[in-house]
Amino acid sequence: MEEDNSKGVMGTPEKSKNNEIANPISKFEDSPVFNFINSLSPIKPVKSLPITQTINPLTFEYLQSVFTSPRVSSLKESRFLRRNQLSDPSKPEFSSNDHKENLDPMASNSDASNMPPSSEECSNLIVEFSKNLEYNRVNPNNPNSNDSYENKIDQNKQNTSCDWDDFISSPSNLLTFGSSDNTEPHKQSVDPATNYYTCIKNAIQNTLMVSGGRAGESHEPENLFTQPEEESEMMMESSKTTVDVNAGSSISNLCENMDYQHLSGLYRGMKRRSLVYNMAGPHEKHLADNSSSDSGNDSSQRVLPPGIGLHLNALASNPNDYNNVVNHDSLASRRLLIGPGLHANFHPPIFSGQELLRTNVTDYSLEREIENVDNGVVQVENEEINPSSPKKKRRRLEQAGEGEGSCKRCNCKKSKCLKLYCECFAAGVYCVEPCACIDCFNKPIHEDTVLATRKQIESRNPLAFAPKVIRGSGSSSEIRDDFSKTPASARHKRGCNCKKSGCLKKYCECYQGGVGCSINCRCEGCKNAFGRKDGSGVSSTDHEFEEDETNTSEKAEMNAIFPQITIRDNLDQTMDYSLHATPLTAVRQLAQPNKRPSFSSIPSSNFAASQEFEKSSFFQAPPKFGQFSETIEDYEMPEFLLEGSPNSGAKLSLSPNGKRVTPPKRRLERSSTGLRSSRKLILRSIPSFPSLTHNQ
DNA sequence: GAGTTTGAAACT
DNA sequence: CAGTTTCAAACTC
Repeated sequence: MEEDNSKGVMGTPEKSKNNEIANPISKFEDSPVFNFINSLSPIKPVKSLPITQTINPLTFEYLQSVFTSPRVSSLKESRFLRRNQLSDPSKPEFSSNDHKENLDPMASNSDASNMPPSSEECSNLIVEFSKNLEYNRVNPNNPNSNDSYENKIDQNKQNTSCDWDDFISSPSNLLTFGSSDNTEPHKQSVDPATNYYTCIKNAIQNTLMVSGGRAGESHEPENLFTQPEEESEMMMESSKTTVDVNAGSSISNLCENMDYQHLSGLYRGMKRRSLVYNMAGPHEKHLADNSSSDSGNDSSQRVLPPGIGLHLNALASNPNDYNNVVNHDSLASRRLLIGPGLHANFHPPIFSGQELLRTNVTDYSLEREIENVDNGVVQVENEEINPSSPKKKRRRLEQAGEGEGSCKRCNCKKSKCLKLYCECFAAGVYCVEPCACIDCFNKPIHEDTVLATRKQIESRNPLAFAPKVIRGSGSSSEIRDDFSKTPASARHKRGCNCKKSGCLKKYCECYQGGVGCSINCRCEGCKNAFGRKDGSGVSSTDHEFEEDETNTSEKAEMNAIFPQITIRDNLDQTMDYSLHATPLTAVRQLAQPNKRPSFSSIPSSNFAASQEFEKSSFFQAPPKFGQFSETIEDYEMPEFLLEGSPNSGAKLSLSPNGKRVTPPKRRLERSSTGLRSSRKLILRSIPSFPSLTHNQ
């Protein structure tokens, strides 16, 4: 099938183009020059970025310290070396249940370019970590826990540590590691590290749980990182460094990703996101690898937080955003790291994803993913509550597919999953096994085709992969003008064009996105429960919206449609407390930096992220989340975006008919503030630390 | 599960 | 840019 398809695809101009590009390269694959170039290429994007997010040596150092164990190095080496070999999804690398949850998704992917550490490796790591932790506990004050650990563990450590050092200290090496691989030069470079981190993280968590076990406790995270003071601190430091510096070093990102993955078992999502990453560029590609390989498993069973993949889409179009993305990613991961509590709700992934999305990309896809995630999450929980309900079952299935970025499923018959009709493609993720698509080209194997198609689509509409729903904080007067009446300040970027559904069904993208219709909508007979085009309906202010919300009947309807809403109610109280407590203004100032540029030029950006964040965070219940979401958004919205970017308003970016958006100009600067704010938010929002063991 | 409806995406 | 067609999700039965 694929071959045939590929041929067919190749026949198209796009594909031909891809081939042309690919073939020439292959000719020179073996060339030393080619290798050299390959090795360099990954770095370039970063340097070129406005905000240089070059790999932060400090971060590496931290990591190094933390992961000096011989195994690490060996693992690292082996991973790098075999990265190419990981393509075989059938490999039983993840046999253990514990890891399985977290890692399986990757394992199952057809591409499997980003295989996580094998179960054996993980086990080993766990053992090591456990030892290490024990050691640290015994010697909490041990200044050189790492060294001690090394000595304790084995003599090989020195060698390994050296390797690790080299690995860490030489970003170039890391990035170029896989350069030899013609097909996936970039991917390899990052994946190993990612895998490694994931493994480590899992190991740590497992160790903690096993040894002490307070997995379910609220303070678990802290303990986790504080107990093994050295390692924990180092990890934290690395995270901090990333955040503070705003440097989106690959390592930092990886770490965060790791956290994210570990906590949420989001690996699948990550894989699926690979598409986005790939699009974005070499770096993305690296990250993407992880995701790409797992398209097979992702699918699945778990509700993955979809978000991440989507974000990346933007990257593709805006390489410059990559850094931003990375940073966000870092934040996200960071958040996870700091506030594992989110895990309980699956939020962690969402946050990560959101952050990624926000970071840059334009993210329709992100948005969608978030939605999906939320939906998925919600559904899962709902299911738990009422597993028997057929409707819920259906929803669950649907949402699972939609929601998770990773779990999004399509049924494309004619589009080959290379058009925006395909939800997976639109979301920036590869199709996975659960998809019922025919002649699907949206797979890692057709990466070139996918990327080329994406480019084509983006050339037509730079924001094609941007989030459709924008959660405006309302900070921007401009935005407010348009959306002041909308609940939660959220709006569909382009607006809908509903004629018959009354904007009361999911046919309506506004409704589907849980946002009210706006002046941008050309809908007829709008009855959007989340806010009518004419301003009637949902309350005008966020606060009102949150407080008042829709009437009971609407609520019931919404709950039926968005099961997560119910949950949200509870969450609002538990999770939102912090936000509510915080004065919006203050929050906004802090948050502004990341707030999605929703409207802004940043193509990629942030709005999607914000939306995702909102939704995902809150399970996407549309209206309700509004406040929370908004708060978050505000919190993160970059000032420059709010202030004045010409394109800052969704409205601005839309063409008269609302269909075309001007390409965003990007300059994302990721202020440390933004990052910090995000982090703060997380900390606050995470009252307790749910057990890491459950994987959702 | 099949068929219909719907509106976005794509095309002209 | 508007109109039409294509497409796949959402929905209904």
